[in-house]
Formats: sequence, C-alpha cells, structure tokens
Amino acid sequence: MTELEQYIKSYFGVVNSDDLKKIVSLFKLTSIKKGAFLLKAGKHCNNLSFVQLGLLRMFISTDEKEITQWISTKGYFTTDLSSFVFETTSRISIQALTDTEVYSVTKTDYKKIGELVPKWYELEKLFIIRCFIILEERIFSHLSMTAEERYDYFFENNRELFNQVPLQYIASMLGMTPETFSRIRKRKLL
Amino acid sequence: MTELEQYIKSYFGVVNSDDLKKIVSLFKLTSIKKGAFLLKAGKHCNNLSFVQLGLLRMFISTDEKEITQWISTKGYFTTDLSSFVFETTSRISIQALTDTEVYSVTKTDYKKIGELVPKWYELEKLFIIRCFIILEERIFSHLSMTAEERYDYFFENNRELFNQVPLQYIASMLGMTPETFSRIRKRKLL
DNA sequence: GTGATTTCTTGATTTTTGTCAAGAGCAAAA
DNA sequence: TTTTGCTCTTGACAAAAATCAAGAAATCAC
Repeated sequence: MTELEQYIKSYFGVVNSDDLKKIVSLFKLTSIKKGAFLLKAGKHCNNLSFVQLGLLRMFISTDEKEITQWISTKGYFTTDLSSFVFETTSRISIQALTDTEVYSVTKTDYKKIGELVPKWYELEKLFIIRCFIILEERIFSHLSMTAEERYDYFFENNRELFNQVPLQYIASMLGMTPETFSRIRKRKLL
Repeated sequence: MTELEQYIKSYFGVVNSDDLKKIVSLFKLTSIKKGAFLLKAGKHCNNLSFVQLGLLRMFISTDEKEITQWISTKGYFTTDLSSFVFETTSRISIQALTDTEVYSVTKTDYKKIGELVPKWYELEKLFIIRCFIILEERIFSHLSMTAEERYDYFFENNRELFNQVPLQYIASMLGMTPETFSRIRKRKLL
C-alpha cells in the first residue's frame, strides 16, 4: 500500500480497497525541483497535492515581507483550499524547499472521487473539520502563548523540521522574527 | 422568511423552499439568560445553534485566565465544532453576554437534514471551508499585524460590537491585554 | 437612589519582541 | 580553491506590549 493510500485510509476512513485504488489512480506523480513553485500567488490553484517526498513552504507576500503560513511535509496534503474550491486567484504561493515529489489531482478529477465513492462527501467533511480544528488550536496559541511557548510547543511536535528547513521560515510561521527565534533557540541550549 | 431560513439560503445555497421549511423545522427556539451557559467546558456539545437575538462569548479557561475565542452575534451559528462532530468533551464554554435566543438543533436531528436534502453534504462542506478560510485569515493577522493593526481591522468590520460587549473580551479575542486595548482605543480618539 | 461590582483607564515599570547593523558559518557555484 | 550567497547569530538599541497597582466610570442589585 502506498503512503497516499495509507493516508486516505486513515484520515478519510476509506476501507474498501477497490475504492482506494480508484481514488488513488486519479492522482498523478509530479516532480518539483528545489526552489520551483507548485503554486504562484495570483494564479488559480487547480490541484490538490499529496507530498510523497520533500518539503514545501506556503507563504503570502506582503509589501515588506514574506509570511510563511505553513510548511508541508511528506505524508500530508497541500493546496490553497480557498482557490481550489472557489476558483479564486490565490494569495498563497507554494514553493519547494527541497526536490519534491507530489501526487496531484486536478479539480476536475477530484470531483470524480465523489461520484466513485458515495461516502466521500461525508469523509471529506470530517477531514476538513479536522483541519479547521488544527487552525483553531493555532489561533489559541497566539491568544494565550508567548513566542517562547509557541517555540517550545512547536519544537516538541516537529523536532525533525528544525534540521530540514531554514529556521527563518519556522520563525515566520510561529509569528516571530528570525532574531527572536535565534535567541529563544540559544536559551534552550544553555 | 425567518433569519435562519435567510441564512441557510444564502450561506448554504438551499433554494428550494420546501427543503428550507423541512430543515428549519428541526431547530427549536431556546432562551438563555444573561450569564447563563449554552455550553460548559467539560460537557459534550450536543447542539448547533443559530443566534436569533443577543450575544454569546466562546472562551477557553486556562490556569490563569479566560481566553475569549469568539463572540457570536445575531444571525450566525455557534457551536464547539470539535465536540459536536467528534463527540469529545468540550474545552470551550459558551456563555450569554445578554439575554439571548437561539434556534438549536441536536446532533440527532442535524443528521436528518442530510437525509432530507440530498445536496446537503456538499453545501455543508462549502460552509465549513468558508469557516476554515476565516480562521486562516485570522492566523495571518497574528503573523503579520501588530496589536494596533488587528484592532483597526476588527474595528472597521465590527464597529457595533464595541458598544455592546465588555471590551476586555474583544481585547482577549484579538490577543492583547485590556490595558493595551484601552491605550490603543484612546489613541484613536485623539 | 445607594452601595456594591464590574469594567475601564491611567501611570510607572518591566519584560518581550522588533529593528538595524555587522559579522560568522556554511554550502553551493565558479 | 576561492568566491559568492544565503542563513544564522549577536549586540546595541527602540518599540511594543505586559504587568502591577490605583483609581475612575459605568453598571447592576437592592
């Protein structure tokens, strides 16, 4: 069983292996070189992608700086949900931090999943609710924690990331400057 | 047409008026006195409620303080989605800030909507995605804005709230102390 | 209306975080 | 290897926001 199948099985709860095969067959493997974009702000996001290998950074450019919203790792989905679903132009860019491989499904093909698997809408809904809850949690971290507490919490749950991506991106994602991040990090070593 | 019907029509896209009537009939009107709880942390959230009249505060209690997550106003839904969907105990409390009336549907009755209206799963999914996007936006505000910028942005879009609820709750919801909120507010008057 | 709460404001102070600038460390490219 | 970028760190300083404490203002209960 591929990781994508495994993921869909565990997160969406699809257990019938014929259904699984049908779903997975709609996804196409694509390679993205380090530094290349899976999605550029201003374009339409036409794909939902599963990261098979590598790392991707989702960010929003403002006048002054780039705000990293999320880092997508192996074994998770990535897309600009807003653009993918409502077919608006994307504010978000998604760029590969390393050579990356993704299984992508176009919006057109994605719709077919619902036709193939009757229970899909329900599963999909539950999946999105889980994503919603993660965001709620993240907002709570900004309302109730200091930069250092957010650092600690993220470090505990994402240790591996710290030696895989430029730390400035993690800093941005946690809502602090690279300098603050660096100082907090130093404190932990002492 | 009641506000609830209006809401379901515009946000969920249900246009057939028979369907609308069926859906709305599953909701029961309840009154909540000022200070009373629609949901208490530690309980199961068994209802999805539409605020017909009044104001409700959603908050999470930590050791030191209460963090206001959201203030639900007339014309919107409120629930602890996590608890409602996955039947976990709720971390969130929902308390009435004024005498309040809500149209509530139990989880059991809510499920019937999907059976009554075939398109419901799709509409519901889109609804949740809109909620997801609002949260994304809110996270972005914490990553890219100062307290004052968050104040300004929220004030522009929610002027009415400022003379309807204790300001400390708005402060908490925007991720700042009441003192900081008060000082920013003063600056705006000068 | 009066007293009791609660909410809001203000000042003084401390802590946290951001900004600017310089340099060190490292890795990729020439 | 040398050069060139990029990333990270560090220090000095400035700004933002939190804390503490007191008092004013508004609201609620009687």
